[in-house]
Amino acid sequence: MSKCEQCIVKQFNSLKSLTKEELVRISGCKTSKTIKKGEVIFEEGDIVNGVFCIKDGICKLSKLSANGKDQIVKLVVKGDLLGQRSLVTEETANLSAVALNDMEVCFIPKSEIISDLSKNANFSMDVLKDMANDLRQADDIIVNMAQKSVRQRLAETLVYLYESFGTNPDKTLSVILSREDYANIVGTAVESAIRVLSQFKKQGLISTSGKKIKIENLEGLKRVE
Amino acid sequence: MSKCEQCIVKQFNSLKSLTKEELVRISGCKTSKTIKKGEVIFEEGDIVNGVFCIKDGICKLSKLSANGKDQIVKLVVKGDLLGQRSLVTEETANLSAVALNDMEVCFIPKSEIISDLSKNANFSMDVLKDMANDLRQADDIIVNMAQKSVRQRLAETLVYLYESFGTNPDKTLSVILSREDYANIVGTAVESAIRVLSQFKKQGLISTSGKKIKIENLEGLKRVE
DNA sequence: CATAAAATATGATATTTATCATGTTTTAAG
DNA sequence: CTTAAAACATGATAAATATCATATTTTATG
Repeated sequence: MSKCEQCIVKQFNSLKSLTKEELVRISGCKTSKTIKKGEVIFEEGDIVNGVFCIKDGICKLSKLSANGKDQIVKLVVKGDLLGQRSLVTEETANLSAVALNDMEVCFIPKSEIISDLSKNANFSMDVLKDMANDLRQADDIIVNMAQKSVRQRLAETLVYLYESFGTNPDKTLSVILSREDYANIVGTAVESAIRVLSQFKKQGLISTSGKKIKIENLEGLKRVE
Repeated sequence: MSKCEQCIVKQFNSLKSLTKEELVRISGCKTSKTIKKGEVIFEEGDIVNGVFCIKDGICKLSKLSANGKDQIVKLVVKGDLLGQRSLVTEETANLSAVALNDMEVCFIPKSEIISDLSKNANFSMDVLKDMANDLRQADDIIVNMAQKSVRQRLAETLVYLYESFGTNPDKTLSVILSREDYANIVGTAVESAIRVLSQFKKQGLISTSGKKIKIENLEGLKRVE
């Protein structure tokens, strides 16, 4: 099993502030897991009891609403820590996490890492910063949901995926989502999401082939009203 | 000037975890302020550089969207700490804070309290918990915005105001908001908010007299579809 | 590779919400 | 108390989005 001390992934999240000794101890109690596309990592109401360090892959954090639709709140990717809230609260998970492609993750039990949160001020400050950042992002999404059209939100989602997660060699978005996922990010009906994507195609803003989407006119997308 | 050590308001927020000595020091550098209804506490883009402890009153945290509408993201009330994010990030404020009625607040400079965040683990854990809680709430609002109708969101807002902030002796909601504020919480046009409130009146769910709103049928409001 | 199931696509229509217009009521200032 | 401004209210209409129906394409699986 690989060691946390040597893992480069940790550079991208709060674990980077743990000391050598702390990392060695955590390395000894972590479990590595492979998670297949579509698999549930945890669900709303689950007791999570630890954090997942994402070594590879992407998952969605979503919440089921009363009308049966899943609202995607955040995408969590390689390098991120998943389930930081569980370290801090005694509550059950508020969101579900589902793999969008095959993933490699390490699970660190809460019992092992919780003490570092109070002993290592750098680490707790990092977690605080991360949470503050998530909070700002969430506030921004609230504003977008409330004030922007489906067209705008979908255009912004495509821009976000392009700028945050990049493209494959063939220039298509490296994050591959179903039309339903797009609808669940934007907060609209699947048919509406499909319709808007079709419009974008007709306008030459994107091109598609199956689930693959290529951004053809980034500036145009940014200007969508 | 009153002293933090003896202030009961701090019991309701993270400041309760500061030691006697820390409180005495902070008491010496805080500034008490009276803020009039409608006054701006800070604006998007401002450098906040400290936290406000709300001794009395209510304010709204909102963000201006591109179309010129203000989206209210959160209400901050007596007992809460305002501006916790500023302690953690170097960024400027992401939201504006505006008093909804006359307020009494104490301002604690970041420079004085930041060191406590790394020295006092109880305090930083409290701030973390608070932030985790804000994050959960924000995620829930995203889901509501995306999946619920204006009617439902407005009904839920009324229930929230009733259950979180209570009523005056005459049974009207103690938080008094303009129709525009309601629209800006729900994320709809002012006319739409007014129309829905009128419907609720006709259905006997609420009654109004000017800005005062009385919940007449709480269960009915909770069942609004 | 055949076939069923799932995902994508598009039209027709209904519903929700926004916008514009205009009148009424409430509030604040002198 | 008067008066102007702001807030509230409501109708008419337009625009955005959801829903339902149905066809086509893609994907998964034996």
